[in-house]
Amino acid sequence: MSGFRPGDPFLADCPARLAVDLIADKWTVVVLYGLSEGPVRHGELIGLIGGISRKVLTQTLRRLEAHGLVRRHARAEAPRRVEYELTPLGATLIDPIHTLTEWARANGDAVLDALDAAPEPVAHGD
Amino acid sequence: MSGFRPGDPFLADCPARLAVDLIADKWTVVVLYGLSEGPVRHGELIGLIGGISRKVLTQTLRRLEAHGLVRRHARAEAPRRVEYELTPLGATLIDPIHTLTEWARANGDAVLDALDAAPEPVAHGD
DNA sequence: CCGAATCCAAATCGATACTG
DNA sequence: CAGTATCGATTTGGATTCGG
Repeated sequence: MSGFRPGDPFLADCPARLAVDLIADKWTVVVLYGLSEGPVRHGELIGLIGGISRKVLTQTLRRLEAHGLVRRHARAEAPRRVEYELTPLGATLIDPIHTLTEWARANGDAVLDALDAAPEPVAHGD
Repeated sequence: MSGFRPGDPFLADCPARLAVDLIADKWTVVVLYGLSEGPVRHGELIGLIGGISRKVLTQTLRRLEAHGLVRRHARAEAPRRVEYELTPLGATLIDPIHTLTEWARANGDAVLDALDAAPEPVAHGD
């Protein structure tokens, strides 16, 4: 997408859309981040992330699994153990995510300041 | 977030969450991309993006405006003209987004292949 | 410990029609 | 041309409960 022209909707065939559809929800990026340093168990992710329910975590992991970004590994032990880890493909997504979080760390305050400066439901009904 | 320890939920204070909350919806990234090459009018964005309704585009732009990423410029002319452009802060988000879309371009096929290889509603109910 | 099922609340999106 | 209002369909997330 190194350049588009007006009149060309860069809709379905644009790679951006694929990436967005993959990560544009409340938890996907955080889950991937949680897996970025090695295999983690389901329950550990729950505690690590904080605020996510088991159901939603499972849903998120299932989707990532179906997309080939995460691998599930169930160990047959006494207390059931299920670990999740990034696939090689999934690991390649860590860099872009890292770039994004770096941006947030550098510019987060500026965004919050802007939010603070314009709390009114900005109406341009002029 | 150069390293977290289990037991530390990296929840609210993690910069990743701010970035995700900003862009984790269906249109924000695409809209920012549409503005990445200069000021664009409301109607142009509609045609450029394709598939977005005026209402949702307006909502998206309002939120970006409130967050200080987009500036609105209403010209007083015969046919009404309203242009939107990235603020300097908003422009800094283009790089991370570009990194993400580059990933999609490079790995999109692999993701689609994985999706294709596992179309069953992968149930691990053992 | 892990995850599926059910039920429910809330946010999101889209189509349409109306205003200046 | 730009924006708002309203309504309804769909999606999403959360709480709880049940089962292996």
